[in-house]
This record gives sequence, C-alpha cells and structure tokens, in this order.
Amino acid sequence: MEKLARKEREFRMHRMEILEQAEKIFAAKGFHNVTMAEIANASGFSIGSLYQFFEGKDNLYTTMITEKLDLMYGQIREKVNMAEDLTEKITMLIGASFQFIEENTDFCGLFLRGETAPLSELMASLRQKLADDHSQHLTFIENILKKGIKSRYLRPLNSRAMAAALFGLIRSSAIDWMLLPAEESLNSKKEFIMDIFLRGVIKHEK
Amino acid sequence: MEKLARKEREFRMHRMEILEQAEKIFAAKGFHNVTMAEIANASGFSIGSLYQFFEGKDNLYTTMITEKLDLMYGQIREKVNMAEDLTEKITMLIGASFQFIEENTDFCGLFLRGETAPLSELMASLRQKLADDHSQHLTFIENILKKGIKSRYLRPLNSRAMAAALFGLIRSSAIDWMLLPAEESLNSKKEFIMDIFLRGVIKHEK
DNA sequence: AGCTATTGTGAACAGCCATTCAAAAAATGA
DNA sequence: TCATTTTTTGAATGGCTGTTCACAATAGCT
Repeated sequence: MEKLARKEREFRMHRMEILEQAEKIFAAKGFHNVTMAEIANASGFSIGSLYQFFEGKDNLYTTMITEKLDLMYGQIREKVNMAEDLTEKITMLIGASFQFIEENTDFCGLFLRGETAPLSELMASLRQKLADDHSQHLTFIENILKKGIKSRYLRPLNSRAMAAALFGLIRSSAIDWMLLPAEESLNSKKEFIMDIFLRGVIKHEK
Repeated sequence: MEKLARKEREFRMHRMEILEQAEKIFAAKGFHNVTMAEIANASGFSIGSLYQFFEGKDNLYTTMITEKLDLMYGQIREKVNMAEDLTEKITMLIGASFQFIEENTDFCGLFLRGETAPLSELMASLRQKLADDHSQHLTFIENILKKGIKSRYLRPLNSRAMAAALFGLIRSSAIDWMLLPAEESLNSKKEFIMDIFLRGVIKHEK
C-alpha cells in the first residue's frame, strides 16, 4: 500500500496549494469578488479539480479561514503557556499575536476588518465558530489576568472587561499598523501596550 | 414656486425612507446578499423608483454609509468640544461614541466588524473615505491628549499611539457588547475604560 | 373634464459565475 | 503494448440579480 501513501501525500500537497492561493486572493478581494476560475488559475488546477478538494466555493472559503484561525490560536496559546510569570505571559500574548499578524498580514486584513460577519446563511456555522473562538480567546486571556488579581499584583477589576481591554489594545495597534503605509515593525508597539495596559496614561506621583 | 418646495421636501422624505430601510437590510445581510428588489419592497417603492434616487446599488450603499458616518463623527465632535477640561473631554468621547453605537446598533454592526474593506474596485472611493475618516478621528483624539501631555497631567508618551489605544478600548468594548447577547448597557463600561486608560491595571502602592 | 408633463412600475434583458459532466488525458497493470 | 480504471478538464448549463425602458398611473393646468 505504498501507492496509497503517495497519493495521499500528493492530495494534501495540492489541497494546501489551493488553500494558499485562495487565501491570497480572498484576502485581496473578499469572498464575493473572487471567482472559482481565478483560484483555479492561480493554483494551477482546472476549475473542475477544485471540486475534488472542496465541496464548493463556500466550503473552500470556510475551510481556509477555519484552518488558519486554528493555527493562529494554537501558536499564541503555545507561546503564552511557555511563559512563567504574569508579566511574561502578557508580553508573550502581545508578542505572539503581533508575530502572527506580521507573518500573515493578508489573511489578517481579511479577519481583523471583518468580511466575516454577514455571509450567506449557509455559512452560519462559520460565524458561530468565529464567535465561539473569540469568546474562548477572551476567556483564555481572562484566566491569565485572574491569577494576577489573586496574587494582588493587579487591581481587583472585572476580569472579563480587563481581558477585552487588553485584546482591544492589541487589535487596535494591529489595525493601525495595517492601515498606515510605512511604519516601524508592529512588534515595536509591544512595550507601549504593556506600559499603557499596566500603568495607564496618567502621571502618578511617586 | 411653492410647488417646487413641496416636491423637494417629498423627494427628501422618500430618499430618507429608502436609506433607512437599506441600512437595516444591509446591516443584517451585508452588501452582496441584498437585492434591489428587497430594498424596494421594504421601503415601499418599486425597483425602478430606486433608480430615481440613487444611481445604482453601489451608490445607494456608499451614500448610506457616508451619510451615517458623517453624522456619527459630527455628533461625537460636537459633544467633545462642549466639554471643558481633559477628563471631561475623554469621558465625553467615550460617552458619545457609546451613545451613537447604542442608538445605531445595526449600522455599527456593519461598520465595526468591517464589511467595508474588500468591496469592488468601483467603491475605492468609499474605502478611501473610511480610511481618511478614521485617520482624522485619531488625530482629533490625539490633539485632545496632547494638551493633557503639555499640561503634565498625562505621561509624555507617543500621542498617536495613545489615541489609538483609547480608540481601541472603546472599539473593543463595543464589539464585546454587540456580540454578547444580554448585558448591561454599553454606557456602563464608560467608567471602566476611563479607569483603565488613565490608571492602568497594575496595583500602585500609594 | 380633457390634455400634457411628470412620476412610478415591474417584466424583460443581459451579464456574471458556481457548478456539472461528458469527454479527454493520464495512470495502472497484465 | 493495449485495455481498464482514475483523474483532469473546461465548455455548457442554470440560476440569480442589477439595470433598463415601454407603458401605466398620477398630478398639474386650463
């Protein structure tokens, strides 16, 4: 059964190639402005072939989004979990998020700005997944912060709201970075966010 | 020429009615999943009539977005400019933003999450406007904060980044509020954001 | 009321594109 | 090599929807 293994491998390679090209094109033009012919062309397959790998355009799109998103959350969590203390964990959260965004700018352009909410009813499951993932991510952040509150390093504020705030800071920096043409690396904003988030903008008398 | 005035008034009324219905429908389903027939139906006009008020679907959409957005920025600025001192201005900024969002939830769902980036090339001008408006809004916030820095009430950090941070906090609270089903009023988060933004989350020894 | 100008209507047209599928090409294997 | 199975292909199909425009309704005027 050595043939089967090769076939399998080839199948996966082709599938990946299609997904990669689709990602680029969808990211540049959005779901509705992309044709199957375009993707077929870019990935070097015929239109018909695409249907051997994916059930249709919807499925191709949702698969692309889903797999990439899982990768993102996975990477971020892995790195954060490696860190030991609270400050390091927060630094890692910001750093890992920024790193993924820098390495996947086109994909994130799609994701950060939306293009995800009002798709056809058929894609309701994708919407649901996105919402669930988001909520889970916030919970992940929240749990980190809770420990900080417990250890009295952080103020005893609403932890969910704190998580949303931190996430918002990361997100808005990323959006800003993506919109502005030439600028320093996104990662250079890491320290700034840490600083603002932890100490606020007001001048404290010491 | 009293007839003309009435005609004019009626024209505006009809136009508004269409825009209002279009807003609801677009907000619920996104640009591409809405048909002209649907809008015609909802607003009580025939398909053909829509073309007397707007050049086409693209134009109807961009007009709707543009006018509502101008309203939003206008409202926010007006209120902020009324406030006197820095803290009050920031409070107003958050409050006015939240108020608009609460009063225009469906529209903001469209806007906050995106659905704005990858539209057809024909709408490039809308994209441009959105980017410009955003940048201008950040500058507006930035100028407020700069005064705070000058008066040594705020720490001497990068003012643009501070503005982006504040905006990010507002935005993420709004997104959170819009996604979560039942929750307290958005405005109740105002104090929290003020607090986090000004004082940070770290526990300062006094 | 009757005649003209203005406004409203929605069926028909035209373009676009996801999807299919019959036929071609390639791979398999005896 | 050649028969059979598997894979690939892309033109043809069918559904959908933005836009138009000939006609209908209405309003304005004498």
